[in-house]
Amino acid sequence: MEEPDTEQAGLIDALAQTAFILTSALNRIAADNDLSITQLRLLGTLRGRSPQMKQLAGHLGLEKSTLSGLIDRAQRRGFVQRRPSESDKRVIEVALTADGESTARRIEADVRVAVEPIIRQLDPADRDALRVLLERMLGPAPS
Amino acid sequence: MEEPDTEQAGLIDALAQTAFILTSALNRIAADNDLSITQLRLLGTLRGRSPQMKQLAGHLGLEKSTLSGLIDRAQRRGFVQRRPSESDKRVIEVALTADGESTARRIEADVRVAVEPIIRQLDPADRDALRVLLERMLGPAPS
DNA sequence: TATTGTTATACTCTATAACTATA
DNA sequence: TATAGTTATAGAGTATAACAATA
Repeated sequence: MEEPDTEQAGLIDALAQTAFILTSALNRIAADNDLSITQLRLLGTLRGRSPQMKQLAGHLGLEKSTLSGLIDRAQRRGFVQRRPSESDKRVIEVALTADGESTARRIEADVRVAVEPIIRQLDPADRDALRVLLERMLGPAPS
Repeated sequence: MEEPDTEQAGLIDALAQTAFILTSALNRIAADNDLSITQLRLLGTLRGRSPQMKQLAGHLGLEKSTLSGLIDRAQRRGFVQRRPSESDKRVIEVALTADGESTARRIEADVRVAVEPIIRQLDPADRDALRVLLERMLGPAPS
């Protein structure tokens, strides 16, 4: 009972594998829908919101110039639209188009379909226990 | 006790947040070391191995042409070296340099430092329980 | 002057297709 | 012919710096 590092290595590995599998699933879903991971994040972020360019860049952790290009490409593909703000003429608001909205909905369903068979490996009690442990670990976590 | 979807949503969220936090940590570590995520994966993959270009491309899930460019840049930065195989003159073997090796070691330490404070949010018994649940979930998982 | 967004530029990562050298 | 690797080309994603319009 004196091998904390060895024990932790097992947990770190399990967490890493979990992250890897979920990220792989996201990558596959993006590819299946002919989107990049970044465009996928963009669509998810815009659901129910119409942020300004600057807010959106901050939310996605990107430079404003990077976001300009991203929105250019998303707009060219018909997923989003730019709307000039009326109160401040410098500001542009970004919103999903109907097409972008339905694509975002489809992505969300795909994610659910991908994740469900994984969590079904656990019975309901275990699923609940896992949720509680993860929430406890993430909860008061370091910033 | 008849809301399976709502319950699952909580678990899916917790898993997604876990993956997000771990991926963010990796991104930050890569950036702090002035590396891309791909170069970071490359260094990790090469520890203790000297694969052929084709094997390495397969391992990383990349096209051989993509790998050529990746290795060009890593070589230019002194992290890896190309070694022609003697048994088959078409083949190139890739290996870490001493510099690449020490960088890979530093990265590994950085990852441990980043993850430890997160899992320290749980007491030892909870950590073990979490490991068991994750392994159960991942274990006989779908291909 | 300060802020919002775009443009210019440059680099990494990625793939497809064509090519070279070896088997 | 088949295989290993490179090169040519194209596009997405990213950042920094300079710029235009508005506040």
